[in-house]
Amino acid sequence: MNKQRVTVPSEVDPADWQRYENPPLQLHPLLSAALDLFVRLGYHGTSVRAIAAEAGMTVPGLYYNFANKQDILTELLTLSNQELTRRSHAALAAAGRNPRARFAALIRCMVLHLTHMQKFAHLVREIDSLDDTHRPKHVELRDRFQRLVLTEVIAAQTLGEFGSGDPHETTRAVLSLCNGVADWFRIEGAATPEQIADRYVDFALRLVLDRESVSDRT
Amino acid sequence: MNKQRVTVPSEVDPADWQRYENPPLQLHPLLSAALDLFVRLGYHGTSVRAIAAEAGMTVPGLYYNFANKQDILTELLTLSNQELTRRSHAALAAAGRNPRARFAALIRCMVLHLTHMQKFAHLVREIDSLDDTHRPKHVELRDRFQRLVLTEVIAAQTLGEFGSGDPHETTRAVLSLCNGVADWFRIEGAATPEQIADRYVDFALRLVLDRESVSDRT
DNA sequence: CCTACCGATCGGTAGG
DNA sequence: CCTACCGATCGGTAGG
Repeated sequence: MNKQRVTVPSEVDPADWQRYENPPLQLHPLLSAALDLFVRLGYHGTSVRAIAAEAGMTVPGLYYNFANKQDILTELLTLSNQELTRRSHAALAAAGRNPRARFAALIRCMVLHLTHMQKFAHLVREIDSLDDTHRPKHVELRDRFQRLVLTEVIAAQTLGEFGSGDPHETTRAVLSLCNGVADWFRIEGAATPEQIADRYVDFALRLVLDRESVSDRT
Repeated sequence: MNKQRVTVPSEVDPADWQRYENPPLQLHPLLSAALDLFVRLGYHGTSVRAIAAEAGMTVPGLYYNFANKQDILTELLTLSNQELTRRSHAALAAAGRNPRARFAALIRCMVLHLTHMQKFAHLVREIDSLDDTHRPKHVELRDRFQRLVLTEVIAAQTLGEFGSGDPHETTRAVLSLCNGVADWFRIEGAATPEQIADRYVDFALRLVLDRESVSDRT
């Protein structure tokens, strides 16, 4: 029953959930070309001919590797979500039981993902471009990560660590705040992904923690 | 009978910057159809034939009213930005000189716009779909509102009302937080735009106000 | 001649 | 993997 293969590339040291290679993932030339073009021109704005040309292939060559255009997008979305999910669970495991540490680990995970894998993050918006047979799966994958954050917010609230606002509402606010990073982040900018992650853990905690009502202090 | 109403469509009472009609704007049937389709299918996913059909017109009829497909999108983007800009200036004028009141008025303006004119808010993402001759103008219009918020954050900081973090960074965070509302808001939901605006003014103030560092309170 | 369109079709491109 | 194509549809325009 035991597998003889010890070094499988998909098995990464759980402690490495914060470390990203450059590029973050090894992609088929067609996937790499499609990722660039989808982000720049959108899914519907990108032709299969452009993808094939960018990858130095012909259109039939593209269809030899992928069943259709939708499958190229779903493959990229799946890879991105698998990577975020794997790292998130490693981060939670490393964070232990402290609710605030667990929440901070998830936010850190999310922001590192959004910066190091920025193009994949932009791709999430194209989920709406999928047809009815592919969309539900990837909506579910996206929601699954959001529920991971929601679960930690509720757990921290239950232990009296966070404020008492609607956990769904605060979780939505935290996720919007962080997702925005993908819109302005530039890898060549002054701030490193790690510095931005630290800053956004602080921002996120401001949203979830209890405190004196700001409105009263006018 | 207690007050005489002067109903000029273009001139709105500056005090009415918080009140939205339903629908919020009178649109040409073609613009209304295009707005629905662009939001649902994206700019490149929508054909001029679909727009014309949705408006009960023919394609040449569409081209009689608009030079091309890009002009339809730019017209919608312009209308949305004009509306937000007009209300923002009215809101700032009504807020007076108090820095926190001015900031809160802008956030309130923004969230009311994102909820009452949600479809227009989604359209902003399609700016990237414009060609090189149309895109710069609408990137500039979007940036102009963001600079309006930035200016108020800096002013409040200068007066010692807000925390001392990088104002560009906190402004980006505030804008991301609020823009996220357009992603999940449902007009048929329990919370009204006004209640959500109140909540997000509080959220936004948490991001900009000074306070004891959260990280220390572990 | 104008306007507000129409039926039909233009040159190219979509996914396959 | 290429060359050679398809049914249909793309954004946009012809004459009447």
